[in-house]
Amino acid sequence: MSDLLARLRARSWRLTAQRRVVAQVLDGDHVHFTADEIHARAAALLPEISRATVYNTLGELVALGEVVEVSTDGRAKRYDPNAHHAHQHLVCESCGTIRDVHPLGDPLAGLPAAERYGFTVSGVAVTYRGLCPDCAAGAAPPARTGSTGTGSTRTEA
Amino acid sequence: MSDLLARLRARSWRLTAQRRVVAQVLDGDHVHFTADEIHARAAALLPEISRATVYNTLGELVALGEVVEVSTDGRAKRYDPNAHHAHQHLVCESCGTIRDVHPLGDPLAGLPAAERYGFTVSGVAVTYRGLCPDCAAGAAPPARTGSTGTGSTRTEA
DNA sequence: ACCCTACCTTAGACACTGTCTAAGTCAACA
DNA sequence: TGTTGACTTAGACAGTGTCTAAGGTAGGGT
Ligand SMILES: [Mn+2]
Ligand SMILES: [Mn+2]
Ligand SMILES: [Zn+2]
Ligand SMILES: [Zn+2]
Repeated sequence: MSDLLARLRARSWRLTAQRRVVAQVLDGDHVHFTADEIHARAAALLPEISRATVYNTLGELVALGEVVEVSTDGRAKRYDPNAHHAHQHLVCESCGTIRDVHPLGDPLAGLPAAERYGFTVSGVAVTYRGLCPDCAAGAAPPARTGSTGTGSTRTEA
Repeated sequence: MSDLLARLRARSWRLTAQRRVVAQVLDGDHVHFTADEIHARAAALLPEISRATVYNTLGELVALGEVVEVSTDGRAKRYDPNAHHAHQHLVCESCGTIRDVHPLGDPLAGLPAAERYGFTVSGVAVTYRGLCPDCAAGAAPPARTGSTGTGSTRTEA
């Protein structure tokens, strides 16, 4: 991920302070932030960044294949910088925690030709649902933050 | 599905005209309407039914297990009366058409214990994406109606 | 170093989806 | 038929995402 800016430069992206902080917030592979969470974190680094720019930048990163959109519920989409390693998601129904998981085999293989109805099938999203250990233990559901703890929590010097 | 009202009566539901028309709109197993589509169709039968009542009724049907919510994209949820036969969905990326599909085997089986991180996994949703035959043939993407054509299109006498 | 200008950013309005509330209505039962 | 608690309603409200018009700026050209 740290060479994201290099890849973007190679695609002749105009490098602005706003795009830099959005990329910085998305640094780390195991985060699944909403657009507003990204906006809040970006604004901590660059106070006047606007919501529209965050949405614009995220949309461009998705179009470039650097970030994938994840819709686990009917709520806000989450933006996943772990786009270069196909994976699926395991979601806690209680607190919303999201974990990256890697099912065995090709998830597309389970759909026989007779069940494709002439579609050209190009992808599949698998969302496992359940209770995380904390919630199963009766812990009060912590705020649904979207982080999964493995993201690079860069402590300012 | 036609005995839905009977099942609801058995659960001591108060049987109102509004609930009847919502159930009537959901009659047929292969529809995936949004709440607003259901509201529009219900209003054709009972003009003054309110949006709030449609949402209330759908929420109750979901809680009773008679209808399942389907979130295929970041847009409006779809309400699926085919709740008594587990299935997954195949979505056209261009026109939004949704088909019920039945993958081989248990979709939960693909997630090994080592990939469950202590979660109690209780369910899984699989959404296959691709292009339907019409869109692949270059047809102008028809309006994203949510119907899949197999629903009982009851022609009024 | 300075200009240009096409591209980027901004604030805020707007659209869509869903929830909530207070007041009125009515299905079911006695 | 009368009573009553459950149901329905209109509209306000909240969360999420898109769009526009006006202003700003990165980066190439000079
Ligand atoms: Mn992920
Ligand atoms: Mn279905
Ligand atoms: Zn949890
Ligand atoms: Zn299509």
